[in-house]
Amino acid sequence: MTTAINGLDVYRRELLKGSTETLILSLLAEQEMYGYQLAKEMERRSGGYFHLKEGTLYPALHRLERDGLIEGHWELSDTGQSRRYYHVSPRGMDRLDAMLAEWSTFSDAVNRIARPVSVPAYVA
Amino acid sequence: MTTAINGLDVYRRELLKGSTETLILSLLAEQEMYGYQLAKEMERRSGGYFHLKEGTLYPALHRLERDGLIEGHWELSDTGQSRRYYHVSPRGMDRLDAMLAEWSTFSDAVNRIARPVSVPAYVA
DNA sequence: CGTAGTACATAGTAGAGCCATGTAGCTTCC
DNA sequence: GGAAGCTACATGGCTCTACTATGTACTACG
Repeated sequence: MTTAINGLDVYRRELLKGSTETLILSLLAEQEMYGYQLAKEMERRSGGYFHLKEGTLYPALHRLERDGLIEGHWELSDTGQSRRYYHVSPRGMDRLDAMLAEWSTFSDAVNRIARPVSVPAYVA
Repeated sequence: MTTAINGLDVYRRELLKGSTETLILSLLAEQEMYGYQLAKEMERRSGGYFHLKEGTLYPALHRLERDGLIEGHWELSDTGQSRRYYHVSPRGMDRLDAMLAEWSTFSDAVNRIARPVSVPAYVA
């Protein structure tokens, strides 16, 4: 009921699948952050395009930590709220590099198909 | 057990989610095709990167037809094999345009986060 | 003291792509 | 001429991810 076109929002959600962890790793690679902060930063940096929900964000962080790609530790803010700060592990950095390379390849492959190619088979 | 890195193949699979229908629509928008041909063409055009499995391709075609984005009709090849040719409907063309725009926006948003931004908030 | 914002967590659902398998016709090769 | 392999389409069951909805708990504002 949100969109008149219907299906486009589904499309967008599906697009996000698989990219979420790369985006999270990318931001955490720049600086240590806690979940809520990361969500806000993601939204700000994407101009409001990405709006991670809790049901997406926290499970994703748990997965990444479980897999040893990020490491978290609790800190108590001056207001008394507990925050879990995450930073990217060395292994996570390697994975991030691989994921960025994969994203690049994927993106190129899509553009090679999804747009009318005006140049021959191989691109400069 | 296929990759030493493990997880990257998952990443790739998830990346594909949401893009498959755009890719299919794009190819069909250029010329009428049947399923098997489309799979081969997709693989060829992407330099072997995209390799649609039957379990992905045919359900996707059924969905697209069910939603009225493509239309199919049976043809009998000279060898006697039945082939279902699909072409993009007007409604499908509209949707394709919207999807390509969405892909572009999404791609830009990812690049704004996933790479160290050397330029200010707004890009030229 | 109720509402809103911060901050984290999880159970349940829907959807996409995958694997495996099945059907059927045709070609190739021994 | 029979087995193997390619073409061509189809489907049931599985896994994974993102979302919705809900819950907890603390702080700040009026």
